[in-house]
Amino acid sequence: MKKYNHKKIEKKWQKYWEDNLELSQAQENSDKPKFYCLDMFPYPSGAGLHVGHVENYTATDIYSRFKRMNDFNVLHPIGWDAFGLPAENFAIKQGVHPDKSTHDNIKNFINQIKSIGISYDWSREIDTSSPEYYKWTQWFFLFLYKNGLAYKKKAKANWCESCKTVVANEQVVDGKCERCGGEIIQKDLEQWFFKITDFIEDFKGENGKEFSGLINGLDKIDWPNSTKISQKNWIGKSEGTIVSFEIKISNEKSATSLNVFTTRVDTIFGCTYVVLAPESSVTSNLKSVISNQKEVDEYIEATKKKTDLERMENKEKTGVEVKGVKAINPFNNEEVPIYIADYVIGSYGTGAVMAVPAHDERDFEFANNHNLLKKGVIIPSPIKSGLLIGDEIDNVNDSYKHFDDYANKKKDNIRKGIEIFVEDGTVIDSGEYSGLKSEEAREKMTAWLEKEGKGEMKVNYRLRDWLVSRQRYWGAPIPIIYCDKCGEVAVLEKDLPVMLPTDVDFKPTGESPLAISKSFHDVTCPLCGEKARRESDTMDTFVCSSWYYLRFADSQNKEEFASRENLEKWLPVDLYMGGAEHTVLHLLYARFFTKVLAKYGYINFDEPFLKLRHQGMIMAEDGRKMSKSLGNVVNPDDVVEGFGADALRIYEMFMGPIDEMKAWSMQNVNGPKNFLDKVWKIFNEKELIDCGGDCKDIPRELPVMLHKTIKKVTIDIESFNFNTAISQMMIFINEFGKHDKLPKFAMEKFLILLAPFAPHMAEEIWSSFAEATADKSDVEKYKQSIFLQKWPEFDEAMTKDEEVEMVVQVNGKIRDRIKINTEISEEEAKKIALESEKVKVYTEGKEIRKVIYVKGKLISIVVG
RNA sequence: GCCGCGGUGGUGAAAUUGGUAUACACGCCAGUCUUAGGAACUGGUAGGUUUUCCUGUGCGAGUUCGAGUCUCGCCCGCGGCACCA
Repeated sequence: MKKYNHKKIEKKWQKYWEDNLELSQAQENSDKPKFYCLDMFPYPSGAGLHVGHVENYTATDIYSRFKRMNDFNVLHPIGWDAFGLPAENFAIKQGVHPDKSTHDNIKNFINQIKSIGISYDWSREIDTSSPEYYKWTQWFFLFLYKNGLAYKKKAKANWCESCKTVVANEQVVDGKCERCGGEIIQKDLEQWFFKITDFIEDFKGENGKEFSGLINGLDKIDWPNSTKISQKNWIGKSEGTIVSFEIKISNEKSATSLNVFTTRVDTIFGCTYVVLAPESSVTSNLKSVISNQKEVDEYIEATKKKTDLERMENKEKTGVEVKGVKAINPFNNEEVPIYIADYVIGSYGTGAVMAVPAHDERDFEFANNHNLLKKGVIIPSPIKSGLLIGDEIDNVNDSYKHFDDYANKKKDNIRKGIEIFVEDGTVIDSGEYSGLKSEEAREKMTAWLEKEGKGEMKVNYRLRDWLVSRQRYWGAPIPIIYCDKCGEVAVLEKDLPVMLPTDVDFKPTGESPLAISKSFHDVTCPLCGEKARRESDTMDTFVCSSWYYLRFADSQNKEEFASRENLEKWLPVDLYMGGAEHTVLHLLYARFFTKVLAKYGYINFDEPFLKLRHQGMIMAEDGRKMSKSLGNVVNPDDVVEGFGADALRIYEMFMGPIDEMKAWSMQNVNGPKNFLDKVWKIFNEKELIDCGGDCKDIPRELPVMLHKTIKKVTIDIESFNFNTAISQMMIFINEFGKHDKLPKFAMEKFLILLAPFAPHMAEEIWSSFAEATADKSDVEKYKQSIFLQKWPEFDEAMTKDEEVEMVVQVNGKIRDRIKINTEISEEEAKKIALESEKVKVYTEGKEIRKVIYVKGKLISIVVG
């Protein structure tokens, strides 16, 4: 027998597939239903393909091949997320232009992907760093801009005073510039934003159609629950109340007031002070009346120097009182002091909060540091985790009475602010609201505020607009021109793409590298023709990846990002797979882009990815993350070399559930390798007999095994349980390997099942049938690729064994196992069980109370 | 801290509505073949008892004829978010 030479055979079929592209291409004209199966396109890093890529691409490759064999017109494309910081950093370090290093890396990725037999439609390959692609990224920018969804606004950035430039967060060390050691401050700078916050809630399209927003859309798509929850948390919707506190200046009520946002208005009678964020404009409006202006200013200045990161890291809650003014609680007219503290975030809510130290951990901490009053107004509701409070105790079991003292003490501690209580409960010491449950109190208090004109219900979101401008070279230039006369002007569509200049020094000076290129920077205004300058920032790479799945529908189109016809034909994506690290950013941005297009009538769906799955991370053999510095990285090339591509594919699928984290084991690769060797051996050594339709000579277990296997493999691929599909194929081979003569039809069907997992070996064996077959009419069939075969169907009746083992339990313990015919009646089964000698030992002389029968599985006898 | 996911042999892991726990594979042990190494093949492989049972799915309760699976309370590990009022 010739040994399976994986190197030679895999090369052979990879060449065959390249010569026969129609096997993997989506068909332009077809009556078959479409299926769009997409992988998150990779960033072509210098490190090459990672085993995690292999896991992702193999899973969807199996699925795509399976779908094609089930008569779907499958679109399974690939491309390159080529812009990005790493290429630029590599360029700076090695002096190689990012364009060159990126394209070298892409070549390497292509070779590696082809070496594991992934059936991509290469005719639709895209590269986000090519002008043909980023022309449309720029078009999207203009599209958003024209619809008021892209805008420029001042935003905080790290500014180095001596370099006169912005630096990235990573370039700030201990509040100083990494390069010059100069002081870094937070400075408001003009930045570009996309208005993603417009699409949080459901919206109407221009044509009047209703679409789901970023929150509700999640309910109608098949995504991992954890991913949906992450997105919801990121959006961070919270419903609360805005309360207006009047400001009292040196004992006079003033016309000014300040608004706070709270989700716990039920605690407002416990408010003992109010806190403003340092960014708040309230203090600047009160300048003339603040008696400690200098102290306040110093605190604000000190805050400005801190980065957001430092502000959060600071564990001590600092702040200063704004003296000379007081805030008046609208509910009880109490005057409370006003503080300014950096634990309050300026950009969220109103940038001011009412502090209730008895019921909020942060306020509690701050109050302790500054010796402020604490006043508890919420106590645990009567029964909570066995803790009983107040009058109710008398109505409950006497044995609980000893809790009384404890409960009263707790209640007292909360009231005095000695103990903090942050949950909902019952309101006390709050005038007419006392005795209400937190939730009722919130409703009634908010209603009162609205009636008095002193507040309102308000929904706030954590999600901010998306800051898309980057002061970097290796990205798509933002297509905007600044003219002294006309101001901000959009580049005309006919002038797209705004080419990324190749002649600039891409090394970072802190400023946008593009600003240095005169040929790029100096232009004439498209409106008035006067001298003007280009925007020199580039776009965040996430912008490129927010729409690439649309481009695949029509990747060569020169007139549009994709034709409506092709979008309609292929979108939305039916199955999307990629790493869980993209649960928030990429997936949220892509959904945003889809919703914008839906709103303006370009597409008629509002969710881009109907079904999403993540592959679990593959760890190194030592259980740690694979990393260059630890030297524990497994290179897929080495595995292909040593074991073969098919063995690598099956190993990665056999490791465990696709979405779980798993550790690599070089030793365990032997399993799939042995399995494939066994398959090869059986097809080469055993006699395959053509037994026509009835196959009378063949023991029934063989066709039963075949049908069981077809069923299991089919269902398991459909549900992404590749590991158990493979173990079923192993069981099949173990069983068939015991016989010398094997029915050819069964082995052929098995080979078709195996083909998506081990495409090279399957093609090789399939093609070998062409010579071996006795029936000359079959020769043509075997000369074709196995992937043109139809996926086998199973006969449910043939998946059932004739005899099964029935378990007999007595009082829940197994006492006998009896072989029975599957089809016998319940009466017969019970009779057989009760007559068993082993069972009689336990039932003799006892009353049989109950006999439970589970068809084909077990009898449970209950005796007294 | 909050949210999510998980905990089953020496290892990776299986297990429809609750219904035979440990399928499949790795590793290990023994045997066959071989000059030998390796490969291949056959058998064994949860623990305790020894030929018949008992105990076993992180820990402790509960529901049930029956719990890895359901309920409650803990412990541990991993991932994400983290001063969002």
